[in-house]
Amino acid sequence: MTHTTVRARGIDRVIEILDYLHDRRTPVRIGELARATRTPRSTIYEIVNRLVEARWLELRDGEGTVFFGPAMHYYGSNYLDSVDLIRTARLEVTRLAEQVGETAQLCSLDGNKYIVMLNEPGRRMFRISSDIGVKVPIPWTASGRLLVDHLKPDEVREFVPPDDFRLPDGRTIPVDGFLAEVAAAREAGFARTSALVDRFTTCLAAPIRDASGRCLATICFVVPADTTAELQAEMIEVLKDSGRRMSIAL
Amino acid sequence: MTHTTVRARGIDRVIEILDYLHDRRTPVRIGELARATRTPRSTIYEIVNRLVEARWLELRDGEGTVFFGPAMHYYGSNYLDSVDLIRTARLEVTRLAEQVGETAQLCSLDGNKYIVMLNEPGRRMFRISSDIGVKVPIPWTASGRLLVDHLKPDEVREFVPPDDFRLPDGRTIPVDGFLAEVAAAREAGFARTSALVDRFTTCLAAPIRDASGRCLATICFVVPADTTAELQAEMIEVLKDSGRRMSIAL
DNA sequence: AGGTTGTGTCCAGTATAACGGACAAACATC
DNA sequence: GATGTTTGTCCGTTATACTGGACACAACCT
Repeated sequence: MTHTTVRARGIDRVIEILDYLHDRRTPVRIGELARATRTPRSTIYEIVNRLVEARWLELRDGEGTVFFGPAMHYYGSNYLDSVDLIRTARLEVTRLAEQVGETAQLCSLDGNKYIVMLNEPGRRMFRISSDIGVKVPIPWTASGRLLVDHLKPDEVREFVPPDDFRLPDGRTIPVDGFLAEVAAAREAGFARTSALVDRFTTCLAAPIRDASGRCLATICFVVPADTTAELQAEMIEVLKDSGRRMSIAL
Repeated sequence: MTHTTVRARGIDRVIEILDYLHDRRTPVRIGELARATRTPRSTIYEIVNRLVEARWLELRDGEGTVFFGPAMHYYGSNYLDSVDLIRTARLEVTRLAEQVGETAQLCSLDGNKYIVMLNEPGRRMFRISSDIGVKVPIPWTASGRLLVDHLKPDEVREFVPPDDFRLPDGRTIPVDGFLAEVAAAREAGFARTSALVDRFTTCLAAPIRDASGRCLATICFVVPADTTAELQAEMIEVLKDSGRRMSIAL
């Protein structure tokens, strides 16, 4: 008789576990981890204990739940320090948030999703900021319009999952409209979106391009939707300038 | 016949691999990884490919070497966001580096070693800063004197490995002298060390304590050794104040 | 040219990691 | 206080992840 359950590799379990924690973004009970990843309880305890020992995970809330441990922070810092673009972008993003007083970010693609790599909150009382490493549909973002501007229209249609054109509130972005915005953003050297994922925010983004002109990442500001046109125009110039300098620096 | 080689678990291999990359702090060739972790080449390729797929690792330098990938950064950010003390310390460290213009850090223990958790460079032309997550002997640091001040002298002797009292340049810190400095730091509410790991820098540190008075972490400044006594005194007050506020905030 | 060293892939065998199921103890819920 | 749920640990079994060795190819050196 063949078993319906597959005997999974430890590595795959670990990857699944950390991925699930990243999704939940909050400490999780071990039992729940087992259920969510469909791991036998005996196995989960074995693995989690090993990961806690290595400080990849940490027991929380009086030992009831687990979440990421300090080792992840150390490894993550090593990653940030090892990528030239990110190292310089870190200084830029800090400088922009500082000078302009609004939330500044470095954004990029992870597969066919948009992702925030760096986020530096501005000086506002009620800060607007995003979670790092959370995948978001490309059409929901200003940066997304720049990040696919090396693709031909048909390639974009193929690249972006159809469901991703549906916004959180149920509205759907027409694909043709999106393609037009991509072309316009490429032409203008920046992108702007307003009230897309929520009703209150506007995103302004400028590209960072490699030698071949491909958009590797974007720098952007996240500002309240009621920001005056003049201020937005100034910010766009600041972003374009910063993006251009980082593009030259390769 | 019993084999001398042990068949290792995938998980343990992965932990070893990332730990090695963290030690080297630079992209590493796969062959070297295999040698350093004593992993069979067929196994290393299998594992590394899986980790690259999960974006835990990334191929670098035209595919010749591997290093940490973006997933580590995402997980690390989740960790930072999940720890109250670190979240508030991040704002403090940024504020201090900003206001005073010198490199500010949050430091803590990892087992019986000192470790830098957060590092925010100051405004100097030649920046003094440390690598995050690198283990350093406790006696080499100002913060170390505060981080063990809940231990009795005998406990400190037992806790700190004897070799750790030897400095990089060969000098040895007398254990009795160290114990006296620990007591003095506890009394004074701050610690200062000068020209310990190198000849040019002075470290100033203040404790962050939990409700029971135990030092959980320290905030500190790293400054040139020739900084005037007056300036140092001012900085110490700033640090003590900041540490006190974070202690109250639990 | 030949020799040495490193890289990446493939395959068959077996040591063992992952599994299922059972257990007591700790918590909830009614 | 009776009943259900969750937690953490233990153990014998077996599917397979890890292994060693072989292979072709590239990049070096003498």
